[in-house]
Amino acid sequence: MEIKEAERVIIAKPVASRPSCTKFTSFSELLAGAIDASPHIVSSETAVAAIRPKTVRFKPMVNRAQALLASSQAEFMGTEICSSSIKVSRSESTGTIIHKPQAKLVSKSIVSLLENMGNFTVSQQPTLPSVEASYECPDQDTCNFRSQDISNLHLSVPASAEEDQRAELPRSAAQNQDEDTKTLVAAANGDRPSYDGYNWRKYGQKQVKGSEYPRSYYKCTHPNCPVKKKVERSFDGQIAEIVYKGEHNHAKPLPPKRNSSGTQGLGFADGTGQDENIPTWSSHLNGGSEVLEGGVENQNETAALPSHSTYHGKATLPYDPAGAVSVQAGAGTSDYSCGLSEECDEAAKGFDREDDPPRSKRRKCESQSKDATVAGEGSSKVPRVVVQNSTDSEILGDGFRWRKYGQKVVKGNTYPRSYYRCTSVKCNVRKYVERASDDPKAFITTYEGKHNHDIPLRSTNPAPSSQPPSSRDHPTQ
DNA sequence: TACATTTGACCCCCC
DNA sequence: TGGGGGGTCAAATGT
Repeated sequence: MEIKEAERVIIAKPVASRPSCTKFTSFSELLAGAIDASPHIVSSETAVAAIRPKTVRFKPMVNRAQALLASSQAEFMGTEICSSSIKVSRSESTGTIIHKPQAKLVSKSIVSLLENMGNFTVSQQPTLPSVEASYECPDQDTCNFRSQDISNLHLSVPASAEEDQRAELPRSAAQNQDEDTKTLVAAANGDRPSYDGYNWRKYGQKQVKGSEYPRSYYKCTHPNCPVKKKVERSFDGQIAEIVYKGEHNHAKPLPPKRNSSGTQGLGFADGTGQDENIPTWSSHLNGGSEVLEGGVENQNETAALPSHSTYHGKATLPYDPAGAVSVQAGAGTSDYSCGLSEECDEAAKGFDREDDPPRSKRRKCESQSKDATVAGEGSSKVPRVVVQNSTDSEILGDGFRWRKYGQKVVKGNTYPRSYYRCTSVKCNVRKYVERASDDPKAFITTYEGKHNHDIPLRSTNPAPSSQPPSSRDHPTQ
């Protein structure tokens, strides 16, 4: 296997090269302590990782689960992990690469996320930043999404959060492994349910102009279901976008029986958990009425998405670290703001814990968000969310500061679209927010460009007035 | 063998 | 009207 692996590496088509893991060292360093247990990789190996074939699959579910765990861990760990995971795989000689159960360190939250997501995939996306670890998830979107989220987490989550994670990792990992494993397995079974609860098949991938990363196209695997989604992510995690098209004409697939209890983190992965969760979200997000169609691809999205109608929902997850967070949190929560904010911190912590206390926390978030009336954001901190409901607001919760510079009624839309510009100097990022025609409660945020700066410190952030509506802010996402 | 992913090519829409 | 770009198809490939 090793040889094989090696060959692959060599032979594999050069996937987009990613920045070496080293790029993320800072994060890894943070986690280094935790990771130490895992083998360190040699630079060469790291390089290999970058080259690794895109598709990596695990046959044995268990391994997979473990792998996922490991990978998840890896993601969190950033570079180090990449290598470590790889290394491990090699050491194992089993071939399957990437994922060796090193997972000890994975936090529940992560696991949950994974579960929800169905999997991780990093492998395919060469571009993923920090997280590049090598995962593969059936549902790339999800995975990617997740990874992104995760990466975002890295980036955005406050140190405290990270610390918390670290602290918890060991414990949670151990505790959860079983559970995790089960869940993961469950998730793995069947089609690859994504965290949104539906099964998707990737039918295309394309490099989009202006984007470093490829856009992936997915179709709902349910027969006759017209729903499609496209996923875009940015390596640095700054911009991620998922656009849903169409409406599911079927119920969410029943998940393979999954746990109900603890793991549910997001639970989306399988019907069960998911259903529970989702509805909740949707309910609050959407007013409670329906299940989100978009599901959770990102919770954000989900939230935002009007589940019903053809929405062509577009959920954008722009660099929302928060989004990431929220997603991970599983609650759909928070926006990235969380990352910055205390709440976020909590959310972040929550990650780890969230899963544990998953729902409760989630619900909490949800409730908050609900209160806020916003959808989508889960976690936390809500005020922003509220703001988001109104497109007019200048402040929104994606953590960046935005200035509204225009509003226009776009053809075909009932509601006006508001245009925002990042207030940071030299930052050309813009975004526009509009209400979903079919669901005024849902907002669709579209980002344009990447931020060339970090998210303003929380202190800054929140001024409600300055925050932009983030995707999360909008229910749409 | 079945199924999923990858990826080049083609089609269509919009500027 | 042509070109560019996005979206989809489908063969090849991999698991």
